[in-house]
Parts: sequence; C-alpha cells; structure tokens
Amino acid sequence: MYYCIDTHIEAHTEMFKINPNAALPIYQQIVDQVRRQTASGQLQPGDPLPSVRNLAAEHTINSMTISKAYSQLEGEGLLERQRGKGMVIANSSQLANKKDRLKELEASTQQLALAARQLDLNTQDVVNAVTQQMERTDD
Amino acid sequence: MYYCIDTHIEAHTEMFKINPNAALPIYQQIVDQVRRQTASGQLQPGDPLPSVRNLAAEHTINSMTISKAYSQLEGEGLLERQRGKGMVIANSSQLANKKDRLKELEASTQQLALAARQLDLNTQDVVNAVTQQMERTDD
Amino acid sequence: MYYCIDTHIEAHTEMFKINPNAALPIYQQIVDQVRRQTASGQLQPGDPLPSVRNLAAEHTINSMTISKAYSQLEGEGLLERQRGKGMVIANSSQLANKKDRLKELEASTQQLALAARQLDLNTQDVVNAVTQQMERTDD
Amino acid sequence: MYYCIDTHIEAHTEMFKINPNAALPIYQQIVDQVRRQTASGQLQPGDPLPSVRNLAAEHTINSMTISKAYSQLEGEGLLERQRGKGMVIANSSQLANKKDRLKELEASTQQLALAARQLDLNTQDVVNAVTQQMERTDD
DNA sequence: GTGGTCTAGACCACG
DNA sequence: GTGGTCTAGACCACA
Repeated sequence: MYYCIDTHIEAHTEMFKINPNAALPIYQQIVDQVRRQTASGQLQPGDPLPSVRNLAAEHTINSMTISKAYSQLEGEGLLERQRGKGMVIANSSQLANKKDRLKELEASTQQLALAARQLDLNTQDVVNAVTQQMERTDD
Repeated sequence: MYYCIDTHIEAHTEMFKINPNAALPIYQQIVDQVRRQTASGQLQPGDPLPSVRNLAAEHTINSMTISKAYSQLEGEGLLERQRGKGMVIANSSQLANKKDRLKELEASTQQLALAARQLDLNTQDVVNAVTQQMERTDD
Repeated sequence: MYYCIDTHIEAHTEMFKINPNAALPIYQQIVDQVRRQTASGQLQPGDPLPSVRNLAAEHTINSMTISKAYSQLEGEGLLERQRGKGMVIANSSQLANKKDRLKELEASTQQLALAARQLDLNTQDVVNAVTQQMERTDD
Repeated sequence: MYYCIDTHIEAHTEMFKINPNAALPIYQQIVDQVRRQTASGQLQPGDPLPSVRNLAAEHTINSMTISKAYSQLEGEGLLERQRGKGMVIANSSQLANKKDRLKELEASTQQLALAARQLDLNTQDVVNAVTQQMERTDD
C-alpha cells in the first residue's frame, strides 16, 4: 500500500472549446462536447465538471448558458448533481464502441463533404485539409 | 403512326441540400451554398436560380425563408434580380482560387477535428470517414 | 413632508417617423433614418436603439419588419448586436462631412424639383414651401 | 390662305422622367406626372399621350407597366381612350389653382425636411440645394 | 428582458 | 409567372 500523492498540477488545458460566434449555440457546444468526451472515455463516471461559475469566467460567458447545458445533460442522465460538490459524470454513463463513435462524426463529415463538393475540391484536397487540422490539434 | 420516345431525362438533381434541423438557419444554408457554388464556378454569371416558390415547394420550406436568402445575396452583389423573371448570378461574381476555397472549408474541418479528438478517434479514422463520405457523394 | 415634483420630461420624441402608406417600405424607412442620423452624429457609437418590440408597439408595426431593418443595418456594419441587450450604433460608424450629407439629399431634391416643374411652380414657390416645412419641424 | 408647313421637328424632350430604380413603382411615376402636368395646364384637354408602344420603347419598359398607368388614369377620368388614336387628356380634366398645386408638393417637401433634419442640415442648406436643383432642371 | 428564425397566408409590383 | 412586403403568432438562444 502506498499513498498516491497527486503532484498533478492542473495545467488546465481548457476542457471545452467554446466559440461564441459559431452558428452552434454555446450551450449546445458544451452539451456536444461532454457527450463526446464521455462516449470516448475521456470523461469517466465520477469525474467532476468545472463549476458553472468558473466556466463562465473562463470563457466570459453568461452563467445561465452553462447552467442550461448542464441541466440538459442532467436531464439526459449523463451528469449527476452532487450536493455541495457540483456536477459529475453519472455512473450510468457508458462508453461507446468505435463504430458508434464514428457514427457521431457523420453529421460533421457530411457537412464537410457537401461544402467541398460545392467548392469543387476533390477527396485529396479535403483529406489534406483534415489531416493538417488533426495534426494542429494534436496535443 | 409513330412512337414518341421521351428522351427528356430529369437532370434536376436538387441544386441545394437543405437540412431544416441543422443548427445553421435554413436561409444561411442557402446563402452559403450559393456562395460556394459561385466561388467554384459551378454557378456562373447569368445562371438562373430556382424560383422562390419552386424552391420552397421542393423543400417544403416557407417562401419567405428563401426570399431572405436571395435578398441577402442580392445585397452582397452576388445575385441580380431580373424584374419579373427571377434571380440570376451577377456578372460581377468572381471565381475564387484554390487557396481561398480551401480557406472556406476551415470552419468545417476545425469542427470535425474537435469532434474527432473528443471522440478519441485518430487522424486515420477521420481520414477514412471523410474519404468514404466524399466517395458517396461522388457524382 | 415634501413635494415630489416630477421634473422628468418625456424627452422621448419618437426616434423615427414611420409612414406605413409611403411608397418606401417601412423597413427601408427605418434603415434610411438610422443611416442619416448616424451620418450627422445625432446617433453616436454606443447609442442604443429602441428594442424591436417597443418600436413595433409604438408604431403598431410587426416586429419582423423592424427586425429586418436592424438586421440589414447590422449587415452593413452600422449597428452591433449586444446579445441579450439589444442593438447599439457600431463603433466603426462614421460621421459624414457636409458635402456627403448634402449628397444624401439629392434624391429628395430631384424628386421635388421634378414635381414642382410639372406643377408649373417656380423656384421661389418651392423655396417658400420648403422653408415653411423646415420651420415647422424646427425643434 | 396659306399652308402651314410644320417645320417643327419633334425635339422630343421626353414627356416623362422615368427612374426604374426608384422606390416609387414605374407605373406610379407615370400616373403622378400626368396628374401634375394636367393640374398645371401643361397638358390640356385633347392633348395626346405617347402611345404605349413608343413610351415602352423609349424607356425600355414593359408595355404592360405603361398600360396599367394609363388604365388607372382612365379610371380616374383624367384620360380618355379615343378609338384608333390612343389616349388623350379628358375634357373633364381641370386646372388646379396654385394653392392646390402647392398642396401636391407637400409629401415631397415633408420627406425632404425630414431627411434634412436627420442629416443635421439647416434651412439655408436645404434651400440652396433645392434652388440649385430647380435651376438645373430649368428648361 | 433582448434579437432571430420560421410559418401560413395575404396583397402588391412587375412581365 | 417572378420577387417583395407585411402580419400574427410560435418557438429559440441568450442576459
């Protein structure tokens, strides 16, 4: 037996990427991201979520917006409210297998393919663009 | 007596893909698509656009929604109104070079890459998904 | 005991003059008036505009009509939307010099001169009429 | 007795000024102008109007637009259709006294004054602009 | 409270 | 036939 001393310093790469100018509403961006990170296991049962207040400050967003996202996720059973602690990932949350996770990408790939076709860009052009983008976000 | 063989083939693959449930407003989807098809030369100066009523009927959308899109494009100078006839691509509309067209894709690729990372999918997974999607829309 | 003398004077002379029967569409009348008041400095960067609902109620006009005007002005960069707060004159809005402002009058003066000629009224007649009208609106 | 050889060459200063891009519909521009010229005596009972076809060609306007204007004026009793000859000013048409003609200007002067106030231009500015415009149209 | 989007349906201007 | 304007009313996103 030993003590696991957590020397982990919260480098705090932000948990969520928020783009207030995107077409997608902010609250929806949050919902989507929690769903995905839970499906992939990056967020696991019991993991705490940032407090509404912190998240609001961090992204200079209205707290109500975040509250709304959390409430919706709670309604879906994906988050649980722990009195005095805040929101954590629910025990009932489940990992998704790869096929299901790929299915989650579909809306994005369809949209991308449509745009590419209309811009008269071919598969290779798009693959290059996507590859670059993936590498750029390779943390 | 003779056989009247109708060789008329309904070429009319719909000009626009509309998703009424998407986060992006319908009128904006149309605006985007006209912009892209014009940038790539798939729509050229003088080309007529579907009439407001037809497009509305085809997608069971309200005419005002279409009208709003057309008006915005007219305001941008991309469309011209021919009184009593309809809308056509403006003469002043310009082709965009490949670099600019790739830049137009950026929002879509960023969104895709973010989703993929959160779903714990790697570059190869995404490239495969995108390639399949592109091939599926390969007319 | 004291007298509470309400010195609050309803300054609220309506910001816009709307004529629902005019040839010019209502939304265009609003656009024009905001443009002019901004060009002359009567509306300055940061100044708030009446809320869509208030303006609609005040003139018994449909909100969408107002919204259409505001959206167009936002598209032109003359207005900025402050989410949840309302519309304000954009910081980038600029004063116009006198020559430019006189140019803005041209359409109106041309129309007036044409009407006067056809009514066989001479310059002096028109100048008198205009002077009277200006004095009548002299606040 | 002598022969009156008509050496008059149709200098043809156009009878109507048409602006297809104006806010005022074309047919309304025609109606207004006939009304005014009749009120002032510039058009008198029996005077012929340009044929629909000629007027249409001259201004590259659709004949139906002109036809509509003429029909409306005929409905008002201001024009009469003379079989085989075309439209002429009706006998019942009446001159208007100066006061009434000045009243006809009111809409235009009001609009001008409103624009001027909002552009922060004073009476003198407007009078100058109007005077110039009147002199410019002084045929 | 703010503005935005959409609908169904009416009427207008123009060809 | 074309597009444009307007209405009344519903629902959404955000503060």
